[in-house]
Amino acid sequence: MTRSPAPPAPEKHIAESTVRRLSLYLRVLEQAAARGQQTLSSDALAEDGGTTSAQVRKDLSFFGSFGKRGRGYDVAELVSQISDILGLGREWKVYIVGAGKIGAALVSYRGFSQRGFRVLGVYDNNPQIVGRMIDGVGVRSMSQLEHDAAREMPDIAVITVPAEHAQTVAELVVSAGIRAIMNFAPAPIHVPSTVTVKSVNMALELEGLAYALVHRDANAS
Amino acid sequence: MTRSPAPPAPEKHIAESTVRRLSLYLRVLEQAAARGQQTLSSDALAEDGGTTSAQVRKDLSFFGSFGKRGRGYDVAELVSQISDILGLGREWKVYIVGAGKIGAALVSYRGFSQRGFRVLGVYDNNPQIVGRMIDGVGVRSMSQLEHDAAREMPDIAVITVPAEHAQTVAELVVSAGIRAIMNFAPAPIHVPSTVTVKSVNMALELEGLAYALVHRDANAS
DNA sequence: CATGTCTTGTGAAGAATTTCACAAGAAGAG
DNA sequence: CTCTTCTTGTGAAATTCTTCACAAGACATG
Repeated sequence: MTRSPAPPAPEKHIAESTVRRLSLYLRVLEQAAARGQQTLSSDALAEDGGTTSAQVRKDLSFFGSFGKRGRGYDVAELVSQISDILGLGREWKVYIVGAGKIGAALVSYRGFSQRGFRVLGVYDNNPQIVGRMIDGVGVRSMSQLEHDAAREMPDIAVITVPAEHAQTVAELVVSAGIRAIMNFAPAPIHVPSTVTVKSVNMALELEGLAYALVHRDANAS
Repeated sequence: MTRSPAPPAPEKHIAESTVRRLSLYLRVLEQAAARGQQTLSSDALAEDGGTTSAQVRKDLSFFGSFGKRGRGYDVAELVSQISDILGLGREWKVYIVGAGKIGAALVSYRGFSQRGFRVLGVYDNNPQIVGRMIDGVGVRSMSQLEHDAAREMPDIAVITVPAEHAQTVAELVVSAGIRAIMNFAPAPIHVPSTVTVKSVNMALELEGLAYALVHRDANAS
């Protein structure tokens, strides 16, 4: 296979929902590849991704035209294209801030390493646990974070501290030069607009389920 | 305070994004209440919720009219109204399926119990850990799930098993009569449309960050 | 009681996203 | 080479979601 010229950059703004779906398609494609499938149609991709074939084609069309009419998409090639689009061709350095139960669980989360996200360090304020190892990764003192970051240049910080410390920690992380934050604390954080934040709020998701249960208006998924 | 007649039921379909924001407003309101604030304007609510005042008013207007012109919203009353809307007036019984690191971390997650989500049991296949206690909750054998569910009538299952078992577990949980699933496994699950599923896919969120870093087009949050 | 300030609730406008529907390309069969 | 079958890529239409903008209500003050 010739190395593709990799044109994954539209200057148009792409909806977050589209990016999410691309991640999903990537998973479906990898599963298909594991089953030995050579090629996949937008219909098949939609089926497993929980959307429609038109949506699949539209999503991909923002970035180029990757299929063959009458045949569908070449699985291996589309995997490579979507990986490029999502920026998964390289290793991303991650700090996890907060060595509580969730922070510790995330250190070992296979999904991260599988995708090239490497956890360099876990930070915590509690002197009792600083210095310990969690699944091969050392727990470092929060006071070291800025200093370490200057050397290691991490790309992403995962914040897993209690809600009341989330904002302080976010500011620390931003002033350490980190430009992307994944926030697990159940509190919104405010950062300069040059920093990208994604929040994962588990209580909020559960509340969404409670709402659906109370107002059961047949939603599928 | 007179017990409100609780009219939190529009027959119109409400967007998921609206429900999410209601959860957020609830948090902001609780913080305001903790600070002793009596009343809050849609502007103040929007500020902390990361949205606009028009959006706040529109969101609330789907369910009724809770504010006072010129004054804003009564904090205590709006907390109670939104809680009703979201179905948080009662206790929700939760099973966690999969006693790995993430499952175990979720058992102790304060955000759940704070909102009336009570974890009745944690299920796992591994006989080595069945019978142990995790933060006061017993680990039970997966083979017991259907039987236990018939008695305990849980409302929600949180699936925290590896991706390759997610579908099987989802089917088990559905046939046990559970109608709402929160899926932490990094794999889509297919269930009948009478069952509501929310997926939290951490790798996918990280990929969204990677995309933002690669295509840095100043997004705030 | 009249006046001024503030903030809601909401139609209407605007923007964004999804779905439709079909022309056009690709491959195999005859 | 022609015909049939299949499936993409994409403008246009439809739908959904957000923002605008303003009339109307509520309170305080004099």
